[in-house]
Amino acid sequence: MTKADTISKRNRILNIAEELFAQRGYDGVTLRQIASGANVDVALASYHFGKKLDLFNAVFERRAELLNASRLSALRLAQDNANKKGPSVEQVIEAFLRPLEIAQESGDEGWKNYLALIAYVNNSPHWGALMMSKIFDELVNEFIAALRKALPNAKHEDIYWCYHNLSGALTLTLAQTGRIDKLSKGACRSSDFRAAYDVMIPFAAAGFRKVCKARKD
Amino acid sequence: MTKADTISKRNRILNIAEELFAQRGYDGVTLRQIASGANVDVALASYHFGKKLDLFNAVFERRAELLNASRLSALRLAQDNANKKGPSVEQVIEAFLRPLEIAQESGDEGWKNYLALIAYVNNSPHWGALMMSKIFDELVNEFIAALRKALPNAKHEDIYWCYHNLSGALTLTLAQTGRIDKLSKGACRSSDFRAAYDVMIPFAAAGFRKVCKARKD
DNA sequence: TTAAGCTTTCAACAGTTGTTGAATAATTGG
DNA sequence: CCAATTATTCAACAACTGTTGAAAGCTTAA
Repeated sequence: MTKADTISKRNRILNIAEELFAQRGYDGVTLRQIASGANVDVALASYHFGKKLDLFNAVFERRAELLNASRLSALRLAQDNANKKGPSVEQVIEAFLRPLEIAQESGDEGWKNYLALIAYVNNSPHWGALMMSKIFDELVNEFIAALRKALPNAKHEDIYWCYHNLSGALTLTLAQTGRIDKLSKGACRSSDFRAAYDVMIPFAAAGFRKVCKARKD
Repeated sequence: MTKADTISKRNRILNIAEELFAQRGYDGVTLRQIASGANVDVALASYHFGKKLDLFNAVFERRAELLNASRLSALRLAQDNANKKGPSVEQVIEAFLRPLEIAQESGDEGWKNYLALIAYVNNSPHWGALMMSKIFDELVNEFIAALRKALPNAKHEDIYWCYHNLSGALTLTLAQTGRIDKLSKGACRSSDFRAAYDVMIPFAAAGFRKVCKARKD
């Protein structure tokens, strides 16, 4: 009996759907490919999840609660350890990013696929923004509030534009396209989230400080 | 005779394919939707471009040369106006981004779609990196060389990680997902490239400086 | 054991997909 | 003008799509 046999067919469908959707996007995957990858009949996906889009939503929401809780508790920890001025920009960004790294280092390949799926959704026009909002807005607003507290002189919209830049850098990292590997001729590896965040945290923090202090008009 | 009639059917196919591929991705668009949008028979796309993937490549390559030339000349201009130390980080990033803004302000809606298509390709795992390399590597290496000259103390891989962050911020901007609009409750608009770059340039420049000076190990 | 309720497979559906070969129309060069 | 090339449409193909109803298998509890 292989390991796959011990996992319920329902979860096998979720796992392979997660992987395929992350690699090829919603329209690039057929239910038959998912069923075949899960070693299961085509109809079983419909039985468990309904329409194809419902399956996609189930995949996207499966790990959301755990991930959000992990990032929120990292933020709370930083806030508890800070003085009344609240955590610094670096500390807030650290709490925003590091949990994603731990998720990868758990050794669960599924997490890696899930993060790539987030990148796919976040970069998708129109419907992507809706789906992202539903799952992540509450958490993101917490972080933005913490950033605003750390940067009291910031113009209202500058906080959002800076967050947008951070979100973009993060999204491209999560997508794991391998482009930076090739460009740097192997000096950087897309799969090395820790190395990415080691640079992204000071990079983004310096950006926030520069933009949100220099421009007070 | 409407305006559409004055444009060759071949170009109408390219235009509508550009728009649809940018909005829904490669697999999210059918040749019949393209043909219908161009008011043309399905077979005509195959006649002019061959397979569906060939059409996609034709779309992706159509504006590449012009765009690359525009960005390269912006870099050359900055280099000509600089002293022998070369242009500053801000000036290099400015040359990297501003041509994309001009492309939008030309009023040609097609450019906007094309930039969103670049975002789609750049964020796509595996095949995206190959396609990006083929079209943009030569130009990107020019910019990275200029950045390295502006940051002589930088560790080799830090330049690439910083560029990765900039590329991610840019990619999410080009994707025009509308997410930042919603998150900021209208304070920021995805369609306003100038506002995005006004923040992105000092943001990224500060990030480059911080990362590529502080860490010399 | 039996009956009930899940789970899984089987078989088939109507519609859509990319692609092609032949037929027709439009354009061009002599 | 005609002939030849190019552009465009028409019709059809085999393969594949998501979805469903019915049948069969399995688990569980009385």
